[in-house]
Amino acid sequence: MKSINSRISHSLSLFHKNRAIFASWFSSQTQIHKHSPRKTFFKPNTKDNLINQLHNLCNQKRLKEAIQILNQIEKPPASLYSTLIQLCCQNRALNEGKSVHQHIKISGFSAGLVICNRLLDMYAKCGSLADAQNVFDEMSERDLCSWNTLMSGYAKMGMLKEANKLFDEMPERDNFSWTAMISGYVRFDRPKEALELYRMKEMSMVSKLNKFTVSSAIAASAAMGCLTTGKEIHGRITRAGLDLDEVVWSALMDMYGKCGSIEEARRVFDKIVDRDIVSWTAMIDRYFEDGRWEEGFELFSELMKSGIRPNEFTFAGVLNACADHAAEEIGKQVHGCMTRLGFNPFSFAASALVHMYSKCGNVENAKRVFNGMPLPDLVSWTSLITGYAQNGQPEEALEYFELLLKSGTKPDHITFVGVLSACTHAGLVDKGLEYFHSIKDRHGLTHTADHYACIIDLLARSGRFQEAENIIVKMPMKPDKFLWASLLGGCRIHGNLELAEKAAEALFEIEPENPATYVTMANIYATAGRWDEVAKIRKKMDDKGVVKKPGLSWIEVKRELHVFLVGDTTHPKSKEINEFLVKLSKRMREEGYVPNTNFVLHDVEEEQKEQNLSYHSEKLAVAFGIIATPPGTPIKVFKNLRTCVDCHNAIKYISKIVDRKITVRDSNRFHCFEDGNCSCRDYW
DNA sequence: ATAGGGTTAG
Repeated sequence: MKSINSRISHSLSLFHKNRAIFASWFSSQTQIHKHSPRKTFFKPNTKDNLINQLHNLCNQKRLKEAIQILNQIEKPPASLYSTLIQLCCQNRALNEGKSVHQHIKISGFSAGLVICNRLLDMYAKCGSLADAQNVFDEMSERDLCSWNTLMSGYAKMGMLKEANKLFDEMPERDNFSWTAMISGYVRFDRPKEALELYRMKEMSMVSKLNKFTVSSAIAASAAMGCLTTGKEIHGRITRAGLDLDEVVWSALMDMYGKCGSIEEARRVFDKIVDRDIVSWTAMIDRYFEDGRWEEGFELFSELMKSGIRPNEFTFAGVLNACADHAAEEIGKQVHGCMTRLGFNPFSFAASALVHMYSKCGNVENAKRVFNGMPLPDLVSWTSLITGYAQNGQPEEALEYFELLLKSGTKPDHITFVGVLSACTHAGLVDKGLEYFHSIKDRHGLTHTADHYACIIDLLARSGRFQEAENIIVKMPMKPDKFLWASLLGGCRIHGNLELAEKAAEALFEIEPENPATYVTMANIYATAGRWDEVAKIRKKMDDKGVVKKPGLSWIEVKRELHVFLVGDTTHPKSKEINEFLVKLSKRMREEGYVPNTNFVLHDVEEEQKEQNLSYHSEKLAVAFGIIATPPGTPIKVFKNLRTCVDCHNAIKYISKIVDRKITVRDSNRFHCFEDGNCSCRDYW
């Protein structure tokens, strides 16, 4: 959730404006009329009839049923095979693709070059390169396209060595071959080799500048952060008269967005003659990446008004921005729009939906979308597992992880970050250790720095410092800031001053500008009564000009966003909120709540020196939520920093007194308060 | 028919 921390600030006020733009656009969308099913008379299942049915199913993308029909036809025409394979390819439906391939083999159909190339492409796109290789090996004749397809499939999976070998072995090379290889290098973070290859191509081929190749070369310069090379290529593009092409411009825009300025990128965008959906998507994503999400959303709604049809890439980008900012309402509207446009539940846009709902604290919807996916991909599994872990349902997270294993999908290193954090949130230390070891022993993956950070988090939180230190000493890479921060957090909980100093020292070295370390250290010293050290830390902060980030909480009520700062009195309902808090505070004390007035100790890393705890931003937002909504309505509050100990305690009482479900998403995780308890079990 | 834009965590 790094983005919330770094990005939220001023843009919140613009949210409302966007909301209005959205509302007008969404209401102007008309429902696509559903065709009523044509009345059909009973017809015998002749071959022609079956083929017709099959065509219809293909048009409706009903793949599974189509395969069933296919199995009833002995010798279908070649065009049907071709259509089916293409459909499997588009939907990344490997098993269905295999069925079609099997059918081809059994029916004795001798597949020509085109069908074989289609099969190759299907297997490559589905990531099953072993199958692709088999098809390739069995082909009696191969053309350049067969070579290219296989090669670009190896390259796309990051098997650059194998791709390069094919590239060397190829009888001849064309623009496709070069571009596939160059973009492979770019994709897998080897831009230097990409550029070298590009220069080689320029020397070895006397041909016109190709728009795809040149785009890959631009992407390589962007990845190297080398604006000079990029500008040089830009110049040559202009001279070659390629400067009206949307493909080239997309790449240029991307480059200027990444290593130039977003304004430069926008200038390029505005110059594109035929802006296609890729250009729009790239520009929108640049805004989001730059943290200028209000402009991103604005451009998105402009796109919607333009009549150009967004695709999965567009949706994925927008949904991700919604996820980052917990903009569930917008996310829902985008979801609705996807449904209206008939989006494909196989695609990665569906996984972006799962992610968005998870991040907005709506795991129910995340699960619903997930269940609607015929073949959930790894990203969806991981998003759902992580969603459960962060939402205080670690058991479900682990349950889904076991289901994932049963489904035959292979987890990756990110999945394990989710699994380990589920164990952390549930306090399942030994189970977590077991999973940690299984990463290497059972799944044959390498431990990443993140895995180490997770396991240190797990051990340190439960006070098992000796084991944590043993692991740190033995780990094969240098501990990173996340690991040290986890260790420091554990030290704070258990008051381990000695180890805390060690962790803080490492953190001051790695990121001296991060206020969190200073504040946590000050808290630890304060707990130990070392006020002299507290003062030293303060001075150190002043000297280095490190400033605490202001705490900020917000809540959506009736599709309007209300933002609160600490001690905020600018809200129109401020008077009511404060009166309500006073009343509430009396009830809370009656129930046994004791305010934690020692702010140095408990104000974890946020807000200014605020004496009066009842004015912390999350309390204001919660109080406003309660008075602004009917009794019983669940309250959902978002905060840009970690929630403070006192507020956490207070909200527990509040949830009981007002009998409401209160969810607080802080920068780390979700807290679901209900009937006096929090789902985090005081673990955060 | 193979080539530009996308997602998951700490």
